[in-house]
Amino acid sequence: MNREQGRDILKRLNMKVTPKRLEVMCCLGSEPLYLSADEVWHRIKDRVDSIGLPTVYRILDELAEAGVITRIFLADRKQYYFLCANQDHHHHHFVCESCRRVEDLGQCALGEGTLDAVQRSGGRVTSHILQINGVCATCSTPRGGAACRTK
Amino acid sequence: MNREQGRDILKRLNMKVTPKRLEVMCCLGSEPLYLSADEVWHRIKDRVDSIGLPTVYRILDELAEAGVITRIFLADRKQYYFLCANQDHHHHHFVCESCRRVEDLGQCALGEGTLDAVQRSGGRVTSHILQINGVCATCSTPRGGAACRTK
DNA sequence: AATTAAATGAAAATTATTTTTATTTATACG
DNA sequence: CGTATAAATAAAAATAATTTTCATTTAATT
Ligand SMILES: [Mn+2]
Ligand SMILES: [Mn+2]
Ligand SMILES: [Zn+2]
Ligand SMILES: [Zn+2]
Repeated sequence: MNREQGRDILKRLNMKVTPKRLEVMCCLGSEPLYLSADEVWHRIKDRVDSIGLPTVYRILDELAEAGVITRIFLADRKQYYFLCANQDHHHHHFVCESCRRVEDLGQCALGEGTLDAVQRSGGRVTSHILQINGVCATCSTPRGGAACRTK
Repeated sequence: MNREQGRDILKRLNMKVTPKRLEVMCCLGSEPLYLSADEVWHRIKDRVDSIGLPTVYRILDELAEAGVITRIFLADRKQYYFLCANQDHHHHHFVCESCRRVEDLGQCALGEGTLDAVQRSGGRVTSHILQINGVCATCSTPRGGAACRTK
């Protein structure tokens, strides 16, 4: 994710193109890892000309609300965010509990008739959450050697 | 969910059968609604012989960890819990954004080859989250009249 | 360049959640 | 049944994530 792409996304959402927003997006989009608001803040607060933590919170929330970034759900009662490079089609993610890596699941992994079933019963579906947790190939391999941090 | 059922569940999990745990389980299991720790606390603190909020947090966490109760994910950065009457087979839920009602989705609504795909690529799957959000039939119906609170 | 709604900073406040430590209790066992 | 003991709980205090407020700045428009 570069500034151009970030700029395009913000334009599309009718949000002002600000250096802070671009910085947050580039930070999250630079690696396939999920981060907390605090972590994003630490990584960018010295660049730009400093940025406040509340601003990071606001930006992350806006972008998540707009669907540009994905909320990652863990049991630790903290919110994590991930900016997927693939903004084209709707899909979900595999999250490595060991190294924080997030990987695409090809298509939306929802079973065929699931949403239809709800709607047929009279309900209206507005969104859905789907997240596969586990340990990624690299972290699973005993002699991985690769760039998989042990957290 | 009555005390007998709660007792059986705790026994199965090798957890001590305490009045507080039974109270929390009966509270959550009395309605198909999700609640926060604080809400559970308010509903039961006068019964039993009072109960501390940290105890409610601990119990909810234990039961969620054990898979007896389900964490409900909302964007409001708070943890919600739901105790499903159907403890038999693995499945997921539809959550009404309007009245907090939680409904069963028949089977696990994950697409067929989803977990296989991850494993075939070398990763290991440990768990998955699947939640459908929307507005339930009752809340969707203009002249519902029924017992669907407007939140 | 002027205008203005939106974005941001800084400090303070809030609130959900956790930790600590002393006390109580469920359960196993003689 | 008493007793022993590990586990559970209370109460108070602490923590840490997140939000609010309000004054100031800035991106976009004219
Ligand atoms: Mn993706
Ligand atoms: Mn259920
Ligand atoms: Zn990994
Ligand atoms: Zn409803």
